Amino acid sequence: MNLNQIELLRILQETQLNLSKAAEKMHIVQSAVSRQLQLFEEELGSPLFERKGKKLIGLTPLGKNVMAEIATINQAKLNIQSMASDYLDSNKGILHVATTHTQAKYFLPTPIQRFREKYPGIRIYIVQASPEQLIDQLHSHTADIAICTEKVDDDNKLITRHCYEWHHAVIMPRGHPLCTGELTPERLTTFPILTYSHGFTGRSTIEHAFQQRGLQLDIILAAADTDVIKTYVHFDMGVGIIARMAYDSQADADLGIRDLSHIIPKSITKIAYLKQHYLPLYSQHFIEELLIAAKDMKA
Amino acid sequence: MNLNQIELLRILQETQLNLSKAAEKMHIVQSAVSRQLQLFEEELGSPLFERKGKKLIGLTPLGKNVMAEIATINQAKLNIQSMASDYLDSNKGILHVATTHTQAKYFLPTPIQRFREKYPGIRIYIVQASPEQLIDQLHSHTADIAICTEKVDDDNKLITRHCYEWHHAVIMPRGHPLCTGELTPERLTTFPILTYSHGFTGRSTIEHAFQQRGLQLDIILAAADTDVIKTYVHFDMGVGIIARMAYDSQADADLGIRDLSHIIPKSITKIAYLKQHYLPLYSQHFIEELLIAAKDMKA
DNA sequence: TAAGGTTACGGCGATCGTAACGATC
DNA sequence: GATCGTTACGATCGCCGTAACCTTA
Repeated sequence: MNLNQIELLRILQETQLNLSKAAEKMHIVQSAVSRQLQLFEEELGSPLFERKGKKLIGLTPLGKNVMAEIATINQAKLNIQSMASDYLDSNKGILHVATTHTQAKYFLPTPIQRFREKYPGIRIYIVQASPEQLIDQLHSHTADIAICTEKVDDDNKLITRHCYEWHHAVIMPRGHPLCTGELTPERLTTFPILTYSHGFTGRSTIEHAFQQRGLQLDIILAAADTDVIKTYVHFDMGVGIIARMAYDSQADADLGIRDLSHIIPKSITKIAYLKQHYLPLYSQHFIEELLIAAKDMKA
Repeated sequence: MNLNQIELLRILQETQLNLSKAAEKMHIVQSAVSRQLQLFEEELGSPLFERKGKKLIGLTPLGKNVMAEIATINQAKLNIQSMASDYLDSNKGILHVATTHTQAKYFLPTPIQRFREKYPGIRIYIVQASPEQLIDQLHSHTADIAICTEKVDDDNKLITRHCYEWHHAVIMPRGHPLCTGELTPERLTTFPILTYSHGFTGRSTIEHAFQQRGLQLDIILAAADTDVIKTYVHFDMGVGIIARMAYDSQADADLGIRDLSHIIPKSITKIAYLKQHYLPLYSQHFIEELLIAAKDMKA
């Protein structure tokens, strides 16, 4: 058993058990990986893969168990390398942040700018995705840190940290009936609603708030980001329920906004990362920066 | 980085950072390990060890962090090997059980005998030690499974399973005043007491029971095992507080026994093993056997 | 017949062993 | 001077690459 074989198994999973592609990824010829796999299975004494002819078509029960350990080893290997890099120069590195549109546009700009000033040597990649995808990306090491509001509490392989709290608000064209008068849950149900897609930016909290009252919103458009919602509110297709911080009093001057904190409970945006994943110092500082920005927002 | 280097670091810890001894354990010459360590540190870019001259005298901060990952990798490697062995022949293997005197003598014989009948190919090693040592042995992989009553709940790297409950009892020579009359905590404090050492066989439970009542036992002898206690009870040095199941009505016919369940709360004997440690099938069956024996005892 | 996998063999490099050389107690 | 670690160099063994072959969609 050696680390190259471990790496091979890991890559085989990434390549849908295709030896040729795995060889390519490892920058060696296909025959080499074929042999290494044979040697490894021979050493263990049992096959790790189900085969159809010569093709690998799945994992044996043993293979599945082994793969879990492989993942552990790989993580530990990466951690060692990260730790060592930290000691060499904690001002160089790459930070992969996965987040949703709302966070990327309305929360991250400030802390990221401040972080970049302090750590000019760190390259930051921001990947925008849905909350489910964010979590997948953490697991597949495509992202180091995820920032979002939904889902992350369910996964016990993640560490989540409370970042900031916020409320939803309703936006409507200037002069819209909802601009004035009492703002009740019941009244909201009488308008066509434009809001976030399932799994985005507190959508579940919105649903829950109305369900509990036995009410149902007439959601005629569900979008992954606020800009789309605003666009259709402009067209007077209905009223938009969005995150309060996504309203820009200057850019959105032609839209009215009213707070919904008395109707929809607060949402909590969290920072998440893999429990087993060693975060380089600069990543830890990045998180600090996020928390500072969250505090500032509150004040 | 490769697994031999990982293994080397692991063994260096076992040998108090002695390269020569590490080389011996790895069955290679000393110069080889010296070079491998250099290569590894070179690859990481920073030293892992504090040196005094050429001798290794301790770990650098980086080294400490790395060692934790090394342990993870090593565990995963062992797990893979265990899993593979299971598929080859789950009737061959070695089982290291660490336990205290009381369990080894009064609880384990039956389940072990039954286990041996079912799995004649498994060699069982029983190591007797103090509860603290048991836990150390789990961590150092000297033992696979520990069976004891104390301490194991504090360590969150362990999985503990409830095995059986039991009570303490008091033993005294036939004709001793305590053989008759009411058995109260207060009365017990009037006799010299012989019982277990700190950390053994529910000693903490005994202490606690009397402390809570504002009483203090006059413990004139503390032993790690029941036999020593019995011996001195024979000499009429005092009364013995022992685990109920350690009294053998035949062998101990010249000793009286009275139950203390109304005075000292029940103790719980547990089975413990490392959370990260894959237990071979036969080990899992061994645990089953223990649980069956525990149930039988109850009935 | 193209794509995926295996087998055979030669070459190269990583790692070992021998051995001679510090350094520290 | 005994123990522990480093350095130099030749030898070996493991792993890769080439290339021919096998199998299945």
